[in-house]
Amino acid sequence: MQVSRTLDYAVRSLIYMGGSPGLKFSMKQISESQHIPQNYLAKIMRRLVNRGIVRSKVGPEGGYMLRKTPAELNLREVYEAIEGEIRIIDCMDDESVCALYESCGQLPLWDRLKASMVELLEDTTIEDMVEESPRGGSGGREVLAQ
Amino acid sequence: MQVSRTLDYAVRSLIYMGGSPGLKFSMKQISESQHIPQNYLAKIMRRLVNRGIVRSKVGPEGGYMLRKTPAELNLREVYEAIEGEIRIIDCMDDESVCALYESCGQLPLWDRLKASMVELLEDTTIEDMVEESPRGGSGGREVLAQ
DNA sequence: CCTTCGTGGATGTATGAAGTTCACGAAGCG
DNA sequence: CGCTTCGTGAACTTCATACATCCACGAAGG
Repeated sequence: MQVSRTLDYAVRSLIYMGGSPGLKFSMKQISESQHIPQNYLAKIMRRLVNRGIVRSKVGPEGGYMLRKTPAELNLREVYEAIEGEIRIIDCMDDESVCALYESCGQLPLWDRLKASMVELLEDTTIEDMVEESPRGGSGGREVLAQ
Repeated sequence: MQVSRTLDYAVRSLIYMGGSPGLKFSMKQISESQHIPQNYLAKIMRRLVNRGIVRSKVGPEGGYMLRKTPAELNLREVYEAIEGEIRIIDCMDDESVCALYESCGQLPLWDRLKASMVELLEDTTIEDMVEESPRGGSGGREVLAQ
C-alpha cells in the first residue's frame, strides 16, 4: 500500500516545472535538480507526454513544458498517467477474479477507501504543492530554466 | 498503491470467524471455506496470533479463536498486523531517505492521504464487514464451526 | 504412544519496479 | 549540407518482494 518511486519522480518533476510556469526544461535540468536517473526520467516523461500533461520538443534547445497551468493540473491526472486507473484491490471492478465476490464483506471498505483517495487527489493541484514547497519548485536562487 | 492479497486473506478469515463469535475454527475450515492455501494461511495466522488478535490452540481439536468481539476489532489493527505501520511513501517518517526532504512539496499530500486512510480503517470493524457480507461471514447455511 | 494440528524456518518462483543501453530521427546552427 | 544536440522507443538487466510450498518439530487429546 505504497506510492511508487516512479510516481514520486513524476510529481517531483511537475512541481519543479510548475515553479516556473511557461518555461521549458531539458531532461538534464530536471534529472539533476531532482536527483532522478536521466534515462529513467525519460520513460516517465514519455507517459506524461502521451497523456497530454506535458509537451515535448526534440533537438537542440529541446525539453519539456507543462500543457496546463499548475492550478489546472490535479494529482489524479498525474497518478493515472503513471499508475493507470486507481484500484485498491484486484477484484474491485472485476468480479471474475474472486470466487467469493458475491459474498465479500470487505469490498465496501475498499470502495470507500478508494473514493476518499480519489477525492483527495482530485482536490490537490500541482500549484498547491508548489506553494507548499519551501523553495517553491524551481523558483528561488536555484532557477536554471530559460 | 494496492492492498496485498495477504491482507485480503487475513480480513477474509477474520470476517469468517467474526460471523460466529466465540467459536473455534481449524486452519482447514478457514482455508477451504475462504479459498486460501492452507500453508500460506498458517503464516498469516501466526502474525494475527503474535499481535494478539486471535488465540491459537494446538493439537487435536486445535484451531483459532478471536480474542476480541468483532465489534472491538478494527481494520487498522489488522492492517498493521499484516503490513506493519501504515506508510504511503518511504520518506514519510524518515527524512534520511531523500536528499530533497526539506523542500518537498508533496509530503503534505501524502500525509493527508495517510490520515484519511487511518481514519477509515480505524472506524471500520470486523463486525461492520460481517454485516455487509451477504452470507454473514461463516453464518447462514454454510456454518461448519463447532 | 499414536494421531492431530499448529509452529517455525528454509526454500522456491514469478512478477513487477527500477534502472540501463542503444540505435534512431527531429531540429537548430554554422 | 553536415554536425551536434537531445528526446524517442524498444529491448534488456537487475533486484526485491509477494505469494506460495515443504518439512521437521512439539504440544495435546484419546
